[in-house]
Amino acid sequence: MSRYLGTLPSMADEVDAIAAAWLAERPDLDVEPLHILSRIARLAQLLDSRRAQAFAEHGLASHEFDVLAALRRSGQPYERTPGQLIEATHVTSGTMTNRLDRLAERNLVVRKAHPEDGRQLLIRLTALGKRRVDAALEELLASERELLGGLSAAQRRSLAAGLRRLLHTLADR
Amino acid sequence: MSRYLGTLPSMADEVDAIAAAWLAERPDLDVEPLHILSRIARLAQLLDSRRAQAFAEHGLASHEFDVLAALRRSGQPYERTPGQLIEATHVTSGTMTNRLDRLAERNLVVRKAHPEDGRQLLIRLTALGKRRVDAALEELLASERELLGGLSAAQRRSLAAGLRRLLHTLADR
DNA sequence: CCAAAGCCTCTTGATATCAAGAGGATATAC
DNA sequence: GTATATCCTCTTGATATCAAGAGGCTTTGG
Repeated sequence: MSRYLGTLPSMADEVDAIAAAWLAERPDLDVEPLHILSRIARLAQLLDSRRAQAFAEHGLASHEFDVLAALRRSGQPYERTPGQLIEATHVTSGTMTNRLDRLAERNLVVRKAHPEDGRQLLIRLTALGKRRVDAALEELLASERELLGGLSAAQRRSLAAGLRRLLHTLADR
Repeated sequence: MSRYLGTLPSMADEVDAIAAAWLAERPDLDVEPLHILSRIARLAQLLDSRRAQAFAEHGLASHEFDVLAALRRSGQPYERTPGQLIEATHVTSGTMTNRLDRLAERNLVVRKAHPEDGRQLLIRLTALGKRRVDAALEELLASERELLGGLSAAQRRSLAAGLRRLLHTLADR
């Protein structure tokens, strides 16, 4: 495990402990992948709860933010079909129907008929929804920027580049 | 966004598209954190389904693997209390009770009385559970090693180091 | 004009999860 | 010794999610 800690002293974390335990029990296996991929999984868990906290201050759950954000960043007139939202958020149709029901109840989105295709709907972000999602995004970015403060600009760029390459590999199946 | 793509041509991914869309709609905000943290979130989603697939070949769900793996890497005699498993897997007591019920039904673990503290139980990995978790781990590592093949050894080390630093910051609240 | 195919929304049934708290056992303090 | 606090397991009720499929609408092609 020591080669993963770098040449300068660097704190061991939870994943180092797990990798060390596996090494003791299964010295025949190379657990190097865990150093990257288990760390990503664990980081995502912690990030999720941090995001939930930031969004909660603006009355949104993370999964609600995801839908509102997809509408918001699509630009004027802030309308998308459920199918487009499904694609943007990677959930199933049943999940999206449920999310849209709740958001519509709270007047954060409205459903309207699609002018060109009667099979589709258009989901429009309301003015209230726009205010909420804008405020939530600002809160999120402030919280996350603080979290990244421990890394230099070069480290952040290098990290983003490595993750992009990984995402590219993984998203291409 | 171009500064995040590096000096050499590098494929843009889903997160680049999201960041570019936010930049167009909210040019007043600095969305740099998304390049690292949203990428981690998205990678974790994709990794989850990849892990689920690897484990499914050995009859395990990811959340079941987590419990069995904690027992397995604790070493002989492969026993932990439910509280220790809760700490290792970061779930609530209700979730752990439920998981242990299912694992015990399938003879992957057994519950026994704690010899020193009547309030506690000991959860022991069965021989069947050990075989399953060992095979699942090997499958996981093979799948993940393949995924990391696109990165050089230096890139992998740098990525692990950046993630470690981030995890350390985040885990310390 | 009708039939078939395709696309979209919504329902159903099952599962995992959490928050909150009940209940029982042990340890601690006086 | 007794009362209190603490720890641990399990239950309860609510929510989000998915897989599978039903049902409706439009388009396409004879």
